[in-house]
Amino acid sequence: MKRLNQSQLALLGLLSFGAMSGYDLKQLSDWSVGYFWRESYGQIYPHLKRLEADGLVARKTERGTGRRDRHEYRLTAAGKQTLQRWLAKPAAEEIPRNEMLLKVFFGDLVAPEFTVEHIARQKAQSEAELTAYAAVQKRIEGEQGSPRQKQHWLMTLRYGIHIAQAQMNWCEEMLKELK
Amino acid sequence: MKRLNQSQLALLGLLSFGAMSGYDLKQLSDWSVGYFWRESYGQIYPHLKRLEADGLVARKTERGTGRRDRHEYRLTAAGKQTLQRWLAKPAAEEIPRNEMLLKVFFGDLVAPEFTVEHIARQKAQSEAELTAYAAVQKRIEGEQGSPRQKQHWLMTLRYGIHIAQAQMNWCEEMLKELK
DNA sequence: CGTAGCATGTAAGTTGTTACATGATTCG
DNA sequence: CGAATCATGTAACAACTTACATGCTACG
Repeated sequence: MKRLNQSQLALLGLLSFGAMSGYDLKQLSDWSVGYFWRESYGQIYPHLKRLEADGLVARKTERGTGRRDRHEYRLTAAGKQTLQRWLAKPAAEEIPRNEMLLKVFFGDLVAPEFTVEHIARQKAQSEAELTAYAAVQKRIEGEQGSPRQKQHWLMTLRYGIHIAQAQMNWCEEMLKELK
Repeated sequence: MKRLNQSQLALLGLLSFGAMSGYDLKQLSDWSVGYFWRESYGQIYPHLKRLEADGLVARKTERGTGRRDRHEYRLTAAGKQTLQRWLAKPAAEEIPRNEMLLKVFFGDLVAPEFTVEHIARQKAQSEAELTAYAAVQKRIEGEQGSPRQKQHWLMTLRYGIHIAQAQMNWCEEMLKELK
């Protein structure tokens, strides 16, 4: 039984909200943690198999009514324990790669308009994110779940908002400087 | 001749500052773009070989005075063109994974102290980054290079500062809320 | 009748990290 | 004399993306 990776632990976390299929996990993760954590089907399905083999999740197959069979997974006691142990450990520091910044960094090799474009595009993206976050907030409030659970969801959302706003401020500053 | 990846283009970019060895590239990238772009030797050396085979960089070997041979690479005209074409293209949107946020997101499954710890650790990290950025700024000012080049370097540095400050603000807000 | 949604999965390819291997010189 | 710095490289592994394959149902 090899050590689990972050992806697998993230799936355990999502399953803590209730039994779900691989498909459901993708849908849920896309809107709930999609702005700081992405999973693809190419990862989800193999991971679920692996987690089941390790006894961390249990599968229940529903014969499809005409359509394809649906495999619903729920967290086992062992799975929950593994998850909680992971949650208690400090997160590793990671340096995300930023292609846009790299292009600004080397921007003196091309005409200034290109740098302006990169920054303007970033600004539009951050703006779009802020709009999306407002929608997510409404969705969270509508969702069922304990107040404490919602509080944690909203905390991560606030993080996204802080970052997006900082990006916008930076973009505006830089665009002014470049003019 | 397959398409180059971002890592290889980043190396071309760094070589635009002058001829360098693989070792030099690592040192330079660590302090200059290290806060948003990392390269490891395991990537650098194979990439340089590949770039040379493609005629984008040229190698000059200096017989080592006792020590190991040193391979210095410089950007060719073709390499510079490739780099400039890449700089003109818009950057792809990327969603960096954030383990710390994931742990806050699922934080209702463990005691509140753990969430506090994650956030406190983040705060300390962002603080440390801000200190490091001040040192980088001094280093940039001391470095030789055109004013325009320095301007671009400082722009990316400002980005780092904006983000680190936003992170600190978020941490402080959240710590207050959790008390 | 075409498209979107439900639903699961695999294979190939890409990209990246880490540990290992080697070895001289310089500084404290 | 040991550690740090200069210096290059490979091998094993880990992780992730994308395209492909399949096929039903509901809706417009």
